[in-house]
Amino acid sequence: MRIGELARRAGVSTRALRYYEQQGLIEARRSANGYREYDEADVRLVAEIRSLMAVGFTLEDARPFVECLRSGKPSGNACPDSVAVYRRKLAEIDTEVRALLARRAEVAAQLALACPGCVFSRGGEP
Amino acid sequence: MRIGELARRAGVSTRALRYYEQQGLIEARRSANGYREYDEADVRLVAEIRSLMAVGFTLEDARPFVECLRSGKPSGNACPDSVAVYRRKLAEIDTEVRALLARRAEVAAQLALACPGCVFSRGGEP
DNA sequence: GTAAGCCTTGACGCCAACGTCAATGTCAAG
DNA sequence: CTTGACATTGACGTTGGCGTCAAGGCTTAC
Repeated sequence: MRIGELARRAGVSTRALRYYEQQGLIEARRSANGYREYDEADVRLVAEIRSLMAVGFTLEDARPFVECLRSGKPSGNACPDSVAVYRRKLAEIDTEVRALLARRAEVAAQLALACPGCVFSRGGEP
Repeated sequence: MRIGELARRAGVSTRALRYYEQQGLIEARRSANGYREYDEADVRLVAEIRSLMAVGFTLEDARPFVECLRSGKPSGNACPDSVAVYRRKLAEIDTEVRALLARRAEVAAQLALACPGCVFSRGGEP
């Protein structure tokens, strides 16, 4: 299939696909006229990328999963590098959550100072 | 005082101060040679901006606080617009935390699939 | 032949908050 | 006079993941 069909089937833009190729995540053989040609495996590759991005992974984070799939494994999860990324991401998320909760507490404290009663009420001024 | 001293006292770069001015957050009178001249009130303004940014506020978020201070209030918190920003920010943070926790759960689930036992162990492979 | 719909590469735009040069001006000390 | 530390404006670079033209080539249908 050509890039337009892959884009439709994977739910991404053609621009995104060319970008993934430029980043070395996917590659395409070329037909005689220079058009990119993809197969079913590429649909799965792109699906993997998108599902990882949906949970906050960057393209770099997705790279080991893609390489895992391309190495013939049935799942992008089935390689040590992928597992390592999962673990690192979990740690990153935990760090972010902690930072966010700390900020939340500070903001709530400031709001309580600025507007006593605001924090537990729904309305505007006390 | 001139921009270098304000920068040192507020713990920011001169570039940041010029940027804040460009964004309309702070202003400076000019001495005869064109240099920016600041006073003590500006130190407090910049401190307010930095403390807000430290908890994840954007410069736009900080604007009402700065205007509040410039209107003569002793605290940037003491204006309705500031309180509104606090409340909006709290809601934003809550949304972010929920999203992060949802992602965390998905990543943990994938990790559990890819590497049973990994989630509760500290080591690498099971 | 020509319109429609696909494809190609290249390159600028976007967002935030500055960092970092560049080229130049100002001012006090030696 | 010169050095050095300050200041000025202007403008490009950074980060990620594309969006959005631009200018053109290929293919099929009419």
